[in-house]
Amino acid sequence: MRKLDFDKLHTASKDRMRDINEAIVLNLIREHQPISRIQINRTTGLKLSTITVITRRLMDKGLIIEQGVAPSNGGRKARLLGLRPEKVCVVGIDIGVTRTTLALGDFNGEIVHQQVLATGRRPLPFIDKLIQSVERLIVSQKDQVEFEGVGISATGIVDSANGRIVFSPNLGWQDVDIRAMFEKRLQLPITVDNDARASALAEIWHGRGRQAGSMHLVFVTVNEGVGTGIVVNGQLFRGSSEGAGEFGHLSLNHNGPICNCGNRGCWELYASDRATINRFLRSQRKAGVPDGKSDADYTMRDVIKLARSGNKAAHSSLLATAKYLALGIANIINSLNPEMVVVGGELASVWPMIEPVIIDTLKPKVFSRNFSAVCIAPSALEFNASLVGAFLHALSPRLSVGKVA
Amino acid sequence: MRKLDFDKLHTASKDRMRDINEAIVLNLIREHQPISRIQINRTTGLKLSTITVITRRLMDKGLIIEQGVAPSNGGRKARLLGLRPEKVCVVGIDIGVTRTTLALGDFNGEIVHQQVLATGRRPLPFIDKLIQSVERLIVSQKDQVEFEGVGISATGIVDSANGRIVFSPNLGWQDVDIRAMFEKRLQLPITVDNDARASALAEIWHGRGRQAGSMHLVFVTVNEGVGTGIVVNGQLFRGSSEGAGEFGHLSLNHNGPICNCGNRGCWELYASDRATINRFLRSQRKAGVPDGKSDADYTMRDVIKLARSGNKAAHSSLLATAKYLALGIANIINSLNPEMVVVGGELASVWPMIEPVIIDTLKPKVFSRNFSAVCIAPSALEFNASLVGAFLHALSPRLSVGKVA
DNA sequence: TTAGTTTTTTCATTGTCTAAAGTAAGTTAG
DNA sequence: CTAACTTACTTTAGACAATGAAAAAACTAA
Repeated sequence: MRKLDFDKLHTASKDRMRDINEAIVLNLIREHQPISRIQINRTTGLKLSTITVITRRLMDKGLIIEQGVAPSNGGRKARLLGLRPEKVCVVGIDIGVTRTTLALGDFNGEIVHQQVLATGRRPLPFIDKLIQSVERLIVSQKDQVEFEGVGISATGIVDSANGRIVFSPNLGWQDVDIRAMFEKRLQLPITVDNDARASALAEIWHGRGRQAGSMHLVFVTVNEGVGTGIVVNGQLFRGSSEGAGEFGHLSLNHNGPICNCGNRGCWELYASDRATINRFLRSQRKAGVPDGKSDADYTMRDVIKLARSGNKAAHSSLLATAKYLALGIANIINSLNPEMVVVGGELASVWPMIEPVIIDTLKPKVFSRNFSAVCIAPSALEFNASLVGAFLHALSPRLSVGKVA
Repeated sequence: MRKLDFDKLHTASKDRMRDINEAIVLNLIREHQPISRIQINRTTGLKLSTITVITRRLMDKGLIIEQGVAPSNGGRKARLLGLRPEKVCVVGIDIGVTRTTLALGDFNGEIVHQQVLATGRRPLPFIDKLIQSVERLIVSQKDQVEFEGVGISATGIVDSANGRIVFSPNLGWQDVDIRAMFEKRLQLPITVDNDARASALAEIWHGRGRQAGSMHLVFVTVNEGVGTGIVVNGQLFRGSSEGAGEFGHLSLNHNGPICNCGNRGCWELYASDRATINRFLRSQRKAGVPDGKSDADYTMRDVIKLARSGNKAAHSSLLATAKYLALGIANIINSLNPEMVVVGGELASVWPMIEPVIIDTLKPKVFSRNFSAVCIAPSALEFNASLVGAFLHALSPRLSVGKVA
């Protein structure tokens, strides 16, 4: 039997029909609140009598409330419906290289409350500590909100279907069955995904993609490596074995240095933060500038700070990175023709500085049709993209009937 | 309003519920015929009473018939249902560089009847002739079958949303509004797409992808250029402006020769038939082998024939192409992590010769997870992949409720 | 022939959307 | 201020597609 059949075989029944329409109405309210019943009617085509029933049900469930009225259009004023966002809450966890952020998110994907922990080197004791924090958070809020689930995003190769962190070189973790650990202690659905994919989801729902109404978006995270998350038709694309989006390991130069992936001249060897820092250090040293720091002491943030304060080596190092970044983005644009490429990571904070170089390098390398279709922008979600993505993963059963991600 | 809403806002109604289930049943019969009602029940989960009603309706419409009975399992024998494939027919047209194939296809995507025309240099008079042939075909079959539509596939950049051939360097056509021309003369839905995408669709429905039950497949056509068609989640991915899949213009070498796309060292400069032929000619000439032919006289077929008969230059030229082909396929595998990469074109006919080189070159360059997930194979549809794809485009309204492609 | 099995149909029930009619709550013209 | 009109929403009756239960059909085996 073809796998395709699983989708095709999702038969329609009365229950499913109700659930679909209810989810449509709920999400419409979520995205366009405050909104009146008549607007829902005009947008969805559902009859007003149906909407009366559905909204009543949603109010009974405590998911929505009437909040205020709209000005009259010459007759009865419309009563406006809005979410009770605190009713549906999720826990989002973003496991970064040095810091792990744990947050409470509402149905809108907004951060209600957050706390930061230092990421541990050894996964098991750290995750144990993490679960304790989540438990405390849940207990403290139990009376006021309902928890829908926990979403986790982590750097590295993540097998989201099985909820495992397969290999995360930057964390130094390998084969961690994180979902099972959480599920054993919490009676909630747990979702796990890698940070680039979570960020991509966040951008399409709440960031740049939402503003532009995008369906096809690629998120590029630049940090230790270069990772990408692909959204196609509004849905995350993970590939057949969770390996889609390894654009960071497309080769820019087949005679280039050997990457630890086995290939030569991979994009991330040229565009990662490490590459930028090393370029800076080389030119600094060449110029004979003495400094008190050892190489490992420099972070991307330092280089950016120096570039901002006029340091030539730092500045040109960032521009070189921009150029290499553009080469990889050109590959993405030619192969996937996205509406939007969103860049995240420390580098995004110097966007005005690097954007002209990116555009100039890019333009002659991509099909003009593809170039004019695409918008390249820094992340609109600051450093929270992957956290918001974790929320969205946890919310996904609510965001549409089937699955969003 | 976000575009996503268009999909999300497809509300459920009784009519839609009926159509969905009817389409599910019809397609199940199409793919697994002959099949009994009880099997449909077990596969779909629909109740037998429902299936009785749906199958009766499909029989009334003339789409299916009862054909034979299954052996008893200890009780009443199951009556088997099958398609009346000739009831739903489509016209498929594959516009190739030298030859255009026009065929009658049934609901199974099988070729019922086909004829070949020489492709004309000037588009308008040629398409006119083509339409006349289609009209003759339709008239001659009108009594026996119902025509659902006409599917057209053509090489080059095709804007399928608007039914236009934007630019086809190999045909020498530019900005041809082919759908409008057909629609003016035929009262049938017309679909247009490029050959690589049509082939990808054909492989996933009828070729390698079907055998493997694939959801994610990339088709690589090698001829004058290198084109790709991407199938994600069982659906064609066209990108935001029909520009997805230009892997042929990912650069393998940033100091390579300039491509007419503006970039340098594009994949298709190394892996296309032209590249293979030129490599052969260079080494032939270097070896001082005289020949009566001029350069332009050599075709890919000639090179292949020579390689088969032991010509060293031809043989090594093909192996070099295989190596370059692998480099591009590595990009595809790392970026999209497909279940399957299918190679079409003349080159596919020497698969046993080139496969080892492709695998050996590829393996060290891609992530091992991605490598073990992928199957690389020559097209299973011979030279008909894009024709069958054209059928499928025309059939797509029938193949599922919404859209397949 | 009879009991048991498997497959299919019939028919009453259920539940959701819809259509039509009514109600609520405003505006506007005189 | 009131009658006529508009707009927003609710109620009620009706339509219809899937379902569940029961019956029928068709076969096997003993």
